[in-house]
Amino acid sequence: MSDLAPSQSPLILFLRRALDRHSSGVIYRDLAAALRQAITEDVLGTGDVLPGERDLAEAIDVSRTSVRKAIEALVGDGALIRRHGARTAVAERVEKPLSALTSFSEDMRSRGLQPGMTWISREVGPASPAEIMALHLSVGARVCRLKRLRTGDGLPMAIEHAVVPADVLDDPEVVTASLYDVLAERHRRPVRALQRLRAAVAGAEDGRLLHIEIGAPLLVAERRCFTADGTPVEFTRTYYCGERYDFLVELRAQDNV
Amino acid sequence: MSDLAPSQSPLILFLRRALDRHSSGVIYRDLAAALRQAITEDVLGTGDVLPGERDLAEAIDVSRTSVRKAIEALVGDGALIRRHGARTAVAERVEKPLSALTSFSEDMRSRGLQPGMTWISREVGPASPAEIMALHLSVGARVCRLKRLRTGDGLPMAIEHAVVPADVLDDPEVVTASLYDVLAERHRRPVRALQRLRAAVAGAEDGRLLHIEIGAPLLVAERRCFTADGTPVEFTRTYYCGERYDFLVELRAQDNV
DNA sequence: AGTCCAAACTGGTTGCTAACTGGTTCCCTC
DNA sequence: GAGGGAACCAGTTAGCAACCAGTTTGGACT
Repeated sequence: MSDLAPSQSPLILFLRRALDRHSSGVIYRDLAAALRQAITEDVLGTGDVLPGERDLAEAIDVSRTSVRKAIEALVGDGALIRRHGARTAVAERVEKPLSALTSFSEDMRSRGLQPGMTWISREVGPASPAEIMALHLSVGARVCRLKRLRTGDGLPMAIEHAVVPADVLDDPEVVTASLYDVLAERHRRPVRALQRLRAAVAGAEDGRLLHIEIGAPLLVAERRCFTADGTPVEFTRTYYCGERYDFLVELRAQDNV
Repeated sequence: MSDLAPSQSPLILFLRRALDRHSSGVIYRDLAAALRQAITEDVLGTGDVLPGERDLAEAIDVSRTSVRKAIEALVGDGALIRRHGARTAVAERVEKPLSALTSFSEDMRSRGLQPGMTWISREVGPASPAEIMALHLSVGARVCRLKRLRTGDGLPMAIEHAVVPADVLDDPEVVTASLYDVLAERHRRPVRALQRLRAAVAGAEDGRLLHIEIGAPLLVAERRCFTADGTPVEFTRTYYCGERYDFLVELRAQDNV
């Protein structure tokens, strides 16, 4: 245990600073926002315990009422967990990483196929207009391009063409297996992706690489991945062999109506 | 707390400047426009709280009546949210997640296209083995089949082949516009769907109906829809024209899976 | 060393007060 | 009809105090 006086604890200091910086005039809203920020910025880690409501109220100089309303908001969206009699704690986030949804290797494994990979090309160069658009780059920015042939149980399944801004990844040789691991190392782990699916027909090069005939159907996925702050970090076009691959999506109705 | 005098707050300064610049002579109309601009230019972020009507009125030197009329206009188109007793806040954008279950008509409208439809065939008959599997039917059960050509702005977009168990829908003539409306009337509204996407090439009939060449790429969606209790109510195969249609999916790192 | 119990926590709830906010009405001027 | 002003109603925020009901903890007892 640290022997800091309660008012000196990192959390208290963080909250006080956050409340001073932007106050909307509605205390419990601001406090809820500050707590949320403390969690996302790891001032409060998952499983950590909050000070008691009374102590917290006194430390940041608001009423217990306000502290409770703020905490209630966070409990409402599952960020905090309250237990009568025990202290309130930050919820354990069993967050399934985005890579589980977008990684080719994990996708293959979940289908019971052994993932494999062959490099087609790796290069750094100036961004094309389409890449500038997709990655929100400025004109003249450079990008890193990774082109791979993806296989499942040894059979060619897809051609993957990944583009990453050069300020995130300047050396394509760094990527040996997983692009996501490299991005995570550099603290650019994507948490959200927008994917556009369309159909196309195989051209000469596609046919040669995927061992299919020219004119065979292809499923094209264009995916843009974003970090938590909304910055695009990856733009990937994947050409799946339409005869060997399909794509599963679950849809849910909205609450209203 | 920030120590800005109320009249010095960024919002107030922004509004005063906007009102000075172009005043049409109709105060509440100008103020509404200024507020709208403040929101679009992020002077007011989503979730932010407005000053009270009285304070705002005093700060920009108009009457509370005018402030209220301006706010009412923004509340009307959903930009602001008012709660009796609590302050007025900028609406959180409830942007519809792309994983929402939508009908073809809604989908087209959200793309800014006018949905249209032509019947190809309507019939009731014994379920095929594939239909029995997909809809969890018993052997010998009957199904209702609806085959439609779907258009967007008059252009053929997709061939839709919907299959519904006959105990849900026994007369295909009942469906005039929306199949979902009919299902909702019968309390069989689907709330969840599993959709499989793959690529294919257009055959002779597809090409004729969609006005595309044979061999052109098609995006094939096989969708199974379920009601709240998990009963399958619809099995639909849709052949989208690959050149005119694409499919957007949003992926997110998910909590507590 | 282990058990047990009570004190000292914790969150949950209620009642009250005061100040503030949007909702409404009525009156007035231009 | 737009604009201003005032008064009043009803709901929310915020703070305070007291008390209830669980959990934790440590010390007394065996």
